[in-house]
Amino acid sequence: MALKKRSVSATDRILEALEERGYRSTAPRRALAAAIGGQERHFTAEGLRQQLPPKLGRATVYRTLKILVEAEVLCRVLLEDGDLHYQLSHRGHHHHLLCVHCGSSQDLTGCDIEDVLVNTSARHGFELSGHWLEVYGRCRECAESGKAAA
Amino acid sequence: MALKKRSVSATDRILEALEERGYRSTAPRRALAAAIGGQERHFTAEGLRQQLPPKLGRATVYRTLKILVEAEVLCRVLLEDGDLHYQLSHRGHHHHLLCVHCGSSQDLTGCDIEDVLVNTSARHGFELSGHWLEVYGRCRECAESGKAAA
DNA sequence: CATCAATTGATACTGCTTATCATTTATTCG
DNA sequence: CGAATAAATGATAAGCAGTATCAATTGATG
Repeated sequence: MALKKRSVSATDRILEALEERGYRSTAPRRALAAAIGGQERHFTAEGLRQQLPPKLGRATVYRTLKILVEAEVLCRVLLEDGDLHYQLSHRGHHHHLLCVHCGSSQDLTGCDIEDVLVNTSARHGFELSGHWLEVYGRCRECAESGKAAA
Repeated sequence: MALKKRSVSATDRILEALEERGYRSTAPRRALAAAIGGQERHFTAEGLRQQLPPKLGRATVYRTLKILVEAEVLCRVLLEDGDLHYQLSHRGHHHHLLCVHCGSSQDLTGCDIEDVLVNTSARHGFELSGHWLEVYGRCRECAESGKAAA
């Protein structure tokens, strides 16, 4: 099912990122890291919270997610309906191909979009500083198996 | 300051769009149309509401905005900080060059981004159905005048 | 002008996120 | 190993954008 293999577990990567930045190693954070590491898809803050002991406070979930986004371990994913999700990030700037059918996502790298943007912007006298792009559609599996389905 | 000239006032375009779609002409909607027509930049629902008589209910503002987005008279604009704004739309699919300095926005049309997206997606076996793109930076004026400024 | 459906707006509510702050916990140091 | 202390936590409340409800109002129509 297109699971990605990782030499270092995502959980460990998260814990390392926290340590690197001087955050303490606490039980809630370890639980969070393990839960996030176990996600196969993008997830919401509340969804994640439901997979954790109820004792673990809402605030802690949001605080930790924010830290991890800043640390570039997670990235935000904006769904078509406006829902904000999170997912493990591969370092550096990239975009997502989000399957609206199965919810999987692929990274969009090594594409020429950046170049096109720079050029087009320049034509408008625009000094580009950043951009946000999400692409919605169907992944190969869903496109093939779903010819009949909606 | 890069104001756009329009043969038909935006306010009228809005009212026409409503009429075309069978919506009644009501005082609140006329007030909304006038207020929106007077916006020089993208605006938020709440910001708009503050420019209108307090009597005009929150719900009416949101309802009308929703109608106008569906009618393609307005389009949604996602700011860098995640704030959702609205602005007068030119018909058809397009993207925005948003100036993070002065808040102006230019439409990005006639560019090759769609093609690049289709091609890149195809290379991933991805069947594209839609996308969302916002570009942030500085418009020509701000880039030139702001060499010194932050 | 009477009728009737569309519209409105006050209110309450939802969902997501952040602020507050007393309590708990991890680290540091003697 | 215990304090000391600063960070972190979590219960709670609050904030904010947007939506639902529904009685009262209003526009269109004849």
